[in-house]
Amino acid sequence: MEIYERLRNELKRRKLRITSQREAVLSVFIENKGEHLTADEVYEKLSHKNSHISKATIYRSVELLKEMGFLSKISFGDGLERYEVRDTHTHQHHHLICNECGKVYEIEEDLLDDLENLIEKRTGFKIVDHQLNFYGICPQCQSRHKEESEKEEAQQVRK
Amino acid sequence: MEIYERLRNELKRRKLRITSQREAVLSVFIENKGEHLTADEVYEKLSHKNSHISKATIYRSVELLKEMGFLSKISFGDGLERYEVRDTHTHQHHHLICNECGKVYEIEEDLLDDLENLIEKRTGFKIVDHQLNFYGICPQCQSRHKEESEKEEAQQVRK
DNA sequence: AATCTGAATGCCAAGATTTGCAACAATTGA
DNA sequence: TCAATTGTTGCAAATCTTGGCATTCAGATT
Repeated sequence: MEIYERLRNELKRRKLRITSQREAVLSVFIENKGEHLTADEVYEKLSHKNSHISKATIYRSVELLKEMGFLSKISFGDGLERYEVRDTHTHQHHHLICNECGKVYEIEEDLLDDLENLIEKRTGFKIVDHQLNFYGICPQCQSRHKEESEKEEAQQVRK
Repeated sequence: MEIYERLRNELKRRKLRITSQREAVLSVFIENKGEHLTADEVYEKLSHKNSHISKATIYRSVELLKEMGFLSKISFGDGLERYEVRDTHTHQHHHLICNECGKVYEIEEDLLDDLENLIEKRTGFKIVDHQLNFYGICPQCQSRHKEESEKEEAQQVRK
């Protein structure tokens, strides 16, 4: 089923309203698959399309789209909240964030189903979503570090 | 080793400075183990101890303490960023958040070591931390839902 | 098609968090 | 111990996000 149709159905199911704003916000994510967009970036992209929606509405729409399962919220620790489309047909994926340079990598494996089931059984929760971030140092930054400490050692010797 | 001593050592190692503010911020978390504190809560608790530290410094300190491994940052999706002490001797734990009532449960198991190792091998990242949140509906809210839909059905019949 | 109801939007203000910069203070080395 | 160096703090301004409220508009009803 087409995604906008799914949106309309889901809104009806929840007795919420189908508005041009909500469709416009979703369209930005559809047209920028794979990107992790902030509210402000959504606002900018909509402005370029001559579609003026207030920031408050964007914040409310992305949050709603998240609750309805169309988007995932991701915080990379850079002080900005980001969202991305959540493709229900593929696995959930995780994020791998470099503490040094801030680059974000995607990990396709999910592998959390067993853990999720275990937790549902034990706690009685009905789990509908999860978010997993790994933080570390990427290969590039690791080798940069290595170079720097080699330089430093060289200086120590010169002294 | 005592935690404040570890803090001082770690600061020295990074050629950063040992300041009363940094120790004070850490102390709040030590004295409130198990709580998920916001920057503002830290500020309030310090004020009660007649220790005035500017909000900006608190934000900077918790972020630094996180980078040094003393705290973990956790976002429960309520619009506030929270931190908690990270006990290096116990396992990392995860959070289980109810989408309805917002209550937060802790899950003691970590069980992510295998996944972490797999990802390190495949990507070359050196992983130092992770954060895993599960979102769902807690048992209480589930039964509340059930009651409500039963009531609704009863009304339908009356009609 | 006209009317009605309440949800959604936009605007503005408030709250949360980050950033720039001058003043201050912890280290280092003399 | 003192001066020099440079990281840190506090303040205020900037930015990001949320919330209140009047107005507008989607969808139901007639």
